[in-house]
Amino acid sequence: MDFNFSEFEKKWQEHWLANKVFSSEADTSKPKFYCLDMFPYPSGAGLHVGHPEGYTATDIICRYKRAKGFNVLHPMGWDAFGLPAEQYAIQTGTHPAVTTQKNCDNFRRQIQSLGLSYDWDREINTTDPAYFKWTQWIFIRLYNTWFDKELQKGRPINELPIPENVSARGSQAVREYIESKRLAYYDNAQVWWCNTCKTVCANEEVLNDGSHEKCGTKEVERRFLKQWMLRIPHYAERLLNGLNQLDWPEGVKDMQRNWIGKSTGAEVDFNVEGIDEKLRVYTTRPDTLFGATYMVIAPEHALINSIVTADKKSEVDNYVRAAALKSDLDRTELSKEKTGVFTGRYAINPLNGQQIPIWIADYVLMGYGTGAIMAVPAHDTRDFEFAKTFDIPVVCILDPKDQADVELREKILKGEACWTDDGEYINSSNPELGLDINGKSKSEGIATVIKWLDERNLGQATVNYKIRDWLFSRQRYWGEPFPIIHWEDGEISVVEDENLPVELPKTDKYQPSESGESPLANATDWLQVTDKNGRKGRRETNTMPQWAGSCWYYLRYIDPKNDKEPFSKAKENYWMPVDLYIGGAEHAVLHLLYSRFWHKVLFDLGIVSTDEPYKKLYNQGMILAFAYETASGSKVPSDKVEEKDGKYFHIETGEELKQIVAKMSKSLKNVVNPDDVVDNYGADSLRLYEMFMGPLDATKPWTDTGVKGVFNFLKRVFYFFADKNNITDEAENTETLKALHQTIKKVGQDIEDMKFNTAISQMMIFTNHCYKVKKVSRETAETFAKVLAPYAPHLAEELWSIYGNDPAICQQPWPEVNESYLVENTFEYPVSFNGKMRFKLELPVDMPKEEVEKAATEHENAQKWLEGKQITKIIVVPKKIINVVVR
RNA sequence: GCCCGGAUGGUGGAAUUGGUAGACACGUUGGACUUAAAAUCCAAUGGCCAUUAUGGCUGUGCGGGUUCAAGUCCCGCUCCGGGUACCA
Repeated sequence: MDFNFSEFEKKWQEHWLANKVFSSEADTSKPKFYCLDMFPYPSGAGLHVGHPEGYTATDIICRYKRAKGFNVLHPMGWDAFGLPAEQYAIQTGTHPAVTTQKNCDNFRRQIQSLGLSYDWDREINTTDPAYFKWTQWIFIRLYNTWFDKELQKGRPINELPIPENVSARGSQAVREYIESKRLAYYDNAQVWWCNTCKTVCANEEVLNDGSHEKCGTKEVERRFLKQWMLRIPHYAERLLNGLNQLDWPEGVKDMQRNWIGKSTGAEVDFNVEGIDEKLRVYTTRPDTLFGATYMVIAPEHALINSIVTADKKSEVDNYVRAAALKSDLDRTELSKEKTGVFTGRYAINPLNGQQIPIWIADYVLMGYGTGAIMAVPAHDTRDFEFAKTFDIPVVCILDPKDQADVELREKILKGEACWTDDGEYINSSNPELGLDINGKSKSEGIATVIKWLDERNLGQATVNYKIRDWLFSRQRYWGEPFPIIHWEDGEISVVEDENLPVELPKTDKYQPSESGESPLANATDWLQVTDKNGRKGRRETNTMPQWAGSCWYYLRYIDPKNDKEPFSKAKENYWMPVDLYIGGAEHAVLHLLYSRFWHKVLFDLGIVSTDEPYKKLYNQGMILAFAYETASGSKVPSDKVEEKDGKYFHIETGEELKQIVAKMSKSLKNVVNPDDVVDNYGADSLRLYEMFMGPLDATKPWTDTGVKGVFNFLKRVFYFFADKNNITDEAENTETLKALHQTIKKVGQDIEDMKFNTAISQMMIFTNHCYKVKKVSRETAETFAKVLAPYAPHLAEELWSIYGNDPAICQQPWPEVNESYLVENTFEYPVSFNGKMRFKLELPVDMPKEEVEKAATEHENAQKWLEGKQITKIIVVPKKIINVVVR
């Protein structure tokens, strides 16, 4: 009897696939469970061991939920648009669709070799015209929607009220007004352009060090280009509020909140001396207005020319020109050294009538708030740094009192240090104007000043968000074409629904043009269109970013073959929302935020039935690998390392190396290929090891010996339970029944809590128990196989059939826990003296407290600890501990 | 800088949320089987000290505190990981 895992794993995989064991249909008579994995980008490199981590976790949950009677939707597909296939096309001329198909086939083969219980009839591919037809369809819905601020709701564009002053200016004005309200719009945008990729990239793809995330080069610069943008900030408040109801990791919610970046404050108007313009600033701290000693406007501010005095003009011009040449990046990279220039003009502080100088500095950004600030160096660290650099007075108006130590407080009061926390106001009163916040706290102060400003029309409470319009176009070939036509008269129209999809043109030139137009501009036949009146038009040549397809794929899984609509309303109503969504934390912000945004628009339009798409979210941790480095910190590839007595040495130099944990990489030669693991140890071993390594959300290093450990466990299970000599028809003994039911309970509970590692350990404990008792009943063996099935489904099926049952164990119900086997009559109390455990004492659980005390203190082992001491107190916690306090 | 998360044996990690620290596994050591090795099975295994066994001390990044009792709670740090960064 051999543990021939390759043979039976293949056998059962074929059985599941051929019998469509895991296909599911909407069935309102059963409770549903929609369990989703973040679908992969099918890269040429194939599956990484990181992929099966989340997939195994969801698979275990799905198999468990099916056994618990749920109708489970568990699909898989491919996020297959993307740069690598296009780059490969540029180099080799192979059409990206060919490369993509090959990679998808390989991914599917690899995923199927792991025995994951996907419903393969629902497989989707974002590059399939039958799929992206509906991506385009949704884009058209976005284009034809405006956001009603009052109702906080997206509405069809034909319901947009046109203000009279707009309609009075004619049809062109009306058109512009409508364009300005659509959720999708086409406009000149200053965008990042990557000279290597020949494409624009989103802000978030440009890393802090100035390199492009996708290609790694630093060839990014600013350019103005006509681009598609989505007005995601209109949904900022909805996206923010929606988070509260979600069962997501707090960390992810925080990241989204930070990204949306809501701040409340006030806009305040300042009079400017000598000109008839007001300067409007945004501040979150209107309470510190008494401490404003200067103002700063961004170098791009519209009022610069009227504010700058003649004698300062050339100096200011130079500064503004220099700032324009700097990228945002340079402006932030030199963050510590603040630069700026005085405009020569003064504004008037509305609270005390004092003159305050207006400066221009690039630490103020035009894109946020009003592009102008009042600077309060005493209570804002950035303003403080600037004031110190340029010798501007610092006036403290908030006394930290005892929140700062004496020395620091002294400095703050003298304007030699900055204080941003709460305190008590000083120097903050103007009786003539009826404003006095002295002695108040920060929150009171803010409220009082806003009210005061509002009453005098000097300012009003305002909310600002960091989140910006979403740059939604790329100059690439391998993406969804926009269903858009630009007509020669300047009109933009969308392609009619019945003419979707707009497919990609055939071409053999994948190289983007220098001008920045995508390769689609080369496809002349495809490009030019004429309407029925002979008007000439040109198709949009940009394509959508990779985010597009992943924004709504979870909806298409519900009804993947529907060619009349993106999905049936009834099916959507049954399956949504996604009950559990597992994927990497790298998508914590963008994918999840974008996708929530689309979903909310679809919800507002009545296309989906839920406000949020993903009820519960969980991030699996990253799988790393051990790597080695020299004392100086240079990395050494794993094949150049040898181990001796737990220490590591360089094979060639003999130098002792330090073992570190790092990302798997080709250069470190520590990449683990799932195919190799499946070949050597089987799919069940791979699955089990990925789950046994540690908590699902932890970052953890891969070790080959660890795989051997779980492989060994599976072998022990097989050799014990497949051996008929160990299986009896006699009644089970109570100890085994107790161990078994503990295992059913623990494993079930741990799956619900997603604590897979401890569930496996419980199954190991049970197996060790079986080896000790030598024989178990057939019923015990079959029950254990059912418990094992979600984790090691192939082995469980094999055992199930060895016992003569018909397939399949994965369609058997989850065993019931019989609590009566678990009842404990006695408990082995740890007896402590002054908190230190000294001996153990088995006592009935229902023994009265007094008797327990007596039993403990009169026990012979206790005498040693009581000798010459006095008992002051005895703590008895039933079924926990006995603690005797002595003096 | 700010916001999260983390630190437990030689290693990966457990610990019912304040109640026996180190489950389970890897590794190591010893034993059984074998001509031998591998595989398998059994046993031991935090550190230190002691011993005739029973035993004692110590121990969850560091320093304080609360408590009968702290890996767990509170205060103050150190280091590591992730996110974000002149957002007024």
